[in-house]
Amino acid sequence: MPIHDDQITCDSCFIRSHSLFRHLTDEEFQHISLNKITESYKRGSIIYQEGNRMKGFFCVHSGIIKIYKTGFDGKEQIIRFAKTGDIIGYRSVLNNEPACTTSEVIADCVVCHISSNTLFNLVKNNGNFALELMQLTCVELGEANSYITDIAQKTVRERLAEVLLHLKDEFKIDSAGYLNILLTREELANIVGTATESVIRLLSEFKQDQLIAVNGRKIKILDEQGLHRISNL
Amino acid sequence: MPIHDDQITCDSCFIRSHSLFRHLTDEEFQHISLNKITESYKRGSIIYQEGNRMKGFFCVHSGIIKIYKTGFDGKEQIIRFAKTGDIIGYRSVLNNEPACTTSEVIADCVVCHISSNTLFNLVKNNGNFALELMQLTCVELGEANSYITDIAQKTVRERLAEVLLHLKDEFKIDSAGYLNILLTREELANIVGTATESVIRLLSEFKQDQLIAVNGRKIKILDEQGLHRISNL
DNA sequence: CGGTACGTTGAGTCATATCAACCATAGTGG
DNA sequence: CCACTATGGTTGATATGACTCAACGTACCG
Repeated sequence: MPIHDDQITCDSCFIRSHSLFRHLTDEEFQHISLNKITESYKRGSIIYQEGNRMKGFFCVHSGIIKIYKTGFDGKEQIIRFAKTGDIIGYRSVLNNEPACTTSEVIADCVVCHISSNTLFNLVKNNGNFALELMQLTCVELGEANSYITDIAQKTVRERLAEVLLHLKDEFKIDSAGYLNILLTREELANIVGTATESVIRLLSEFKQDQLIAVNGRKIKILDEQGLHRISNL
Repeated sequence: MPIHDDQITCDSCFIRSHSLFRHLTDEEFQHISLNKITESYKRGSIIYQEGNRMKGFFCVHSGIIKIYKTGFDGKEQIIRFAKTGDIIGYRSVLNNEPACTTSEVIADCVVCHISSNTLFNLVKNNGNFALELMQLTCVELGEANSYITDIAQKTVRERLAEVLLHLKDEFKIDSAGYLNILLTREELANIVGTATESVIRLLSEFKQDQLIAVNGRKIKILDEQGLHRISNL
């Protein structure tokens, strides 16, 4: 399924200087550089699936990935997205558990696979790396907790407004003002935790109220303040 | 507010041999032993509050603590509980952020306060401790993700059944078969993410269907299978 | 004894899910 | 090139789960 693509070298990868990886020693860096496997995936590909045994984690070089859990009746709940510089799958590796989420590509991507052993060694031997990774996890945990509160207490309308603002924060907008992420109505529903039809109706309302503009899957936020007010952030 | 109570020594504390702390070297252990501060709190006390700057984290020696976030309209959403052996507040310490949850005692407790510096040093210098703490965080994150999916997709009825089963798992039952945790109807509602009245009505239904028995705040699970079926786990 | 917090029940309302039909688009294979 | 099918989007009608509001009971506490 993945297309191997070894042109990407760690030396030139700008992610090196960002995030976790900036704490690596030269040796550690060389080790990753030599042992990582670069893969390309097309939209729709599954990188790993609920229940899979993970042999390592992935660092996203480019593209967008949705990470979701499958609920009781098969409905997917999108937990988060991963984009350039993010890492995915590390949770299951660290806990020696089968993956409890599925990662599916929504914008063609290139990822690097780094083995479990490498991860364990880094955590154990590089305190700064461990701290940084822990902080990352803690941020995710904080966000998850906030989202629990939101889903439990806010209306679908409020949550949709909030999600749109989040998407803008996370993916920014292009020159025409559209969000740099394309989602089906169903995917939007699976973030918000509602039915597709509800998303459609609410988007129409937002459009009528001049809060957003919609062009197919492209969404432009016209009135950020207004959405803020609706979302009760 | 807290009552200082220095009779509790780390040497005799059985938590030492469990969880994270089993990885400490003698030195590290001595350092904690000498610098920790033991405090007692009564039911209703707040250990720390949303927005507080944390000077360290807490290890729960005994008692039960509810950890919640306050939603837009002031309604609390209970995120998790902490009991003997659990640690709380470490997330905010590691991220150098103000606390984003409140910790309130629901069964009188004794906790030990351990300073931020101690925590940072342990993470940086003791790889096994770091790994163990990270695993703990990852478990919490996995649970949070599951709960997001549940709240987003399940009915209140399903969630209440699930919560009752979780409480049994986490706190076990006493000799008479009652859950070892007492919660008000409102608190139950704040876990499930619903209104107090809804919890009351559903508990009555469960009682009528012989799934549970209720005696004031004491709840006994009569038909675990039945609740399982309802919860769609 | 009044006060406060908690529990319970009933009635009415509303947001949202569900069901159903229909349209648009694009890709597929004969 | 044309059915053919699949996928996604939209709209309307209807059903209902759950919230809200309101009243009242109960118990404990100083």
